[in-house]
Amino acid sequence: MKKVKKKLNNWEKKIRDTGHRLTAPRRLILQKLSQFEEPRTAENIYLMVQKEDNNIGIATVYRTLELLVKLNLIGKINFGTEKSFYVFSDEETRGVPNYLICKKCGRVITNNKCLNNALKIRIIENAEKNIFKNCGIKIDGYQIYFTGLCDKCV
Amino acid sequence: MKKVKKKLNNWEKKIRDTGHRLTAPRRLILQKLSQFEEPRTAENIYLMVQKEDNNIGIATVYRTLELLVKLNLIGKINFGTEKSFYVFSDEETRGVPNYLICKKCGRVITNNKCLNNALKIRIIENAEKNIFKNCGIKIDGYQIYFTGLCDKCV
DNA sequence: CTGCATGCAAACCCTTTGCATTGGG
DNA sequence: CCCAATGCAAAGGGTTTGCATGCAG
Repeated sequence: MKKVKKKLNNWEKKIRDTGHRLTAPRRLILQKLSQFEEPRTAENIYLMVQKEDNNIGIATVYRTLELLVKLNLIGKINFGTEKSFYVFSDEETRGVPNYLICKKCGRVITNNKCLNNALKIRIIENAEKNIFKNCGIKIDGYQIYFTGLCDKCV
Repeated sequence: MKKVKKKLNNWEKKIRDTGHRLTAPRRLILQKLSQFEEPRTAENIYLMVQKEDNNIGIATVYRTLELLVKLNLIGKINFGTEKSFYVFSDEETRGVPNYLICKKCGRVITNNKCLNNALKIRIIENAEKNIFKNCGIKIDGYQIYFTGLCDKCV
């Protein structure tokens, strides 16, 4: 995919431009993250990069993910009491991803067609307007997720 | 407040009706929870009940909160990587609470006027329709929260 | 060369669990 | 009376941190 490669180049540029070093573990983690649209846990990523270079420690994975979140290159999400999930940051879905968490099996399903775009825009506009009016607060994004039963657990 | 007292009675009834015992720690935790509209952490609750009866252990707090969530008497929410929050279950806000999490200080602000009711209804309807159409999944609720800077951190 | 990034292991923090004891119905 | 609920302390699981070493720029 040309698109993914271009994004990887942008990522690498951003890392350098913000004064961080482009190391082998960081490259590998970026590459793995770019392969998935669904959110992944730190452990998912760790196991994947381990296969390619079994010298990489889980601490590096956490530190890299934290850095990428800070640079807004990936998103971090929490559902329920479980571990955190990290997701490829794509312009289309960034800031307004739609997830469904199955209450029974804990599976996280990404489905960006759950809400139509007009509604997504109205949500943020409505919230912005009202938050400003009511409490003088500056919002910069939101998360929405649905709970229920997935097709395997219904 | 008469309303709160009535709610407490309903809670106590529900606990008994579902075959659970109405113990002193449970009464105390229920009472404390009823005093706040904003979400509280397990530790918040623990410190409050400790003041009244320093014999109560934190394990009991967690076990009681878990029970109350299971009985749908309170809601459990997770923002970012932080600890879980528990909130008084009020008909008006239940299922569609609006929160803002300050990215700088981590404060959680409850503001149920962020989204107007018509929009809240459209969100769930839109999601239900599309989720059914696209993946045959049964949803029963959703969580939405906004991120940004609170008035003290702007 | 310089000091940021890494790997390892230990520490941390929130939450859960095992077990003997207590007290609600 | 009996068994659910408690308190205590220890274990658990994900994440973070301290420190000596390694490597990008």
